Amino acid sequence: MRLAELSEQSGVSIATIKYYLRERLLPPGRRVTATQAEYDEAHLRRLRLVRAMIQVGGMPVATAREVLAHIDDESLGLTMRLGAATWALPQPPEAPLDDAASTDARQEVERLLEELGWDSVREVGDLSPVYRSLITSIATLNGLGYTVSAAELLPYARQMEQIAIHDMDQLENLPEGTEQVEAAVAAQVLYDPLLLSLRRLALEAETTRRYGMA
Amino acid sequence: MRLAELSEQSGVSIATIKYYLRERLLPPGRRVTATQAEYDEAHLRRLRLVRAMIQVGGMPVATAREVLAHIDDESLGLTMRLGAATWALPQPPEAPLDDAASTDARQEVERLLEELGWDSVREVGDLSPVYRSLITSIATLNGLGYTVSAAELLPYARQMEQIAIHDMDQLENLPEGTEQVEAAVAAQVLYDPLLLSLRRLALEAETTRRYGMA
DNA sequence: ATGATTGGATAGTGCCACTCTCCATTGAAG
DNA sequence: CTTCAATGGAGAGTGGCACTATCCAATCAT
Repeated sequence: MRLAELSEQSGVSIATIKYYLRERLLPPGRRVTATQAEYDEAHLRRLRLVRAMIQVGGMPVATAREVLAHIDDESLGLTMRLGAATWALPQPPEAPLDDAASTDARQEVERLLEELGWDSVREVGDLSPVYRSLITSIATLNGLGYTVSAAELLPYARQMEQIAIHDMDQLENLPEGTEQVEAAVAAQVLYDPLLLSLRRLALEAETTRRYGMA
Repeated sequence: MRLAELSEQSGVSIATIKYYLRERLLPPGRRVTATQAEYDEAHLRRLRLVRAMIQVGGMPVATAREVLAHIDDESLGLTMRLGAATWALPQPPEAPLDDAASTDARQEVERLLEELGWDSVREVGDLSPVYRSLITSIATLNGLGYTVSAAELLPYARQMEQIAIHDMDQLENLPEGTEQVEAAVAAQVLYDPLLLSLRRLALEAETTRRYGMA
């Protein structure tokens, strides 16, 4: 497959594909001559994932690159690659974590995790980025005058737990290989906006159920 | 309260506040003299909401302005104001909705809503933006080669339904007034990132629960 | 042989959330 | 009363980012 065909099949412009190659979001094609390269199905699949991460997931290019690097890290087992890829996901800027607001927020999260029995997450030496970004979000909200307590988060966390269990069940049904990791990352990233849309839709349905139509 | 004090209290720079005033995200202060204006608690509260929508919710300024316009629309009842504000929320670009991919996506969503019994959402003449953006997301994913079926979405939707019920219960405990609408919008917008963080964290916990630590 | 196409490099574009600079007015200190 | 820093307002400028347009030499198809 040549660049032009890759572009057609994916619906991504040639210029953009070149940009992704430059940014190492897409591995270079197999060089055939000095001026031509050959691409295959894996490139197409990867390109779709990249588009999805950036366009649907709203992820910055740098983050997408990190996630992909973990997916491709042959030195890790599949489970770890998935974990590492998820590990690299969060987009919020890493905050200091040592000011007063963050300390409060962290205590609140600790309380929440204890309540939930998610002890494994706390026992890791380095705080996972997800953990950190949760703390940052809460600290930010607190700073803006919106207090967020463990008690308020608990019901949300319980629902997310159900979803995580469902996700893992789904994941175990996939064939092994890089494809599995890609699919898992895709599911994590791409379902986020769907989840939020569903939340809004559910709220709409519930509102009219309680108060009737406009 | 002068501009400088508003800036200090909120932690938002004077230049940025001026920008928000210009963009009509913040109502002008009460003019005291030709060159000075007075701001109050409502301004501070509004400013915090704006910051939260933009910074935490990642919302574009134009969208934030629309949402605020609905919050302030005195001609609507509280429930409607909340609905209208939520109505204006989605950020994904409105897609055509009439191509083949969208038709498929729409059918899938119809199927899902029927299954869930969220009939009210479908019965509205104009499709709600949330509904539209859900269809668009699914169509995009389909176009990228990730098929999303009603069956796959169902478990997620059920969890979101629980969250929506919880949200409505919380909402009914708030005192009435513009504050209530603001708080409701804040909850909708600001809890989104928290929800996603919690999802990731839950997945991490579930992964180590099943496969042990790294 | 020759014109079109390819991959690669570089510079430019458009958007957007700010941020800087300037200005006339005005409140406060001496 | 005088002087000087501060205020609110308006327009232009900045920086980041995801592309995109332009070139160019090599090479493929005819």
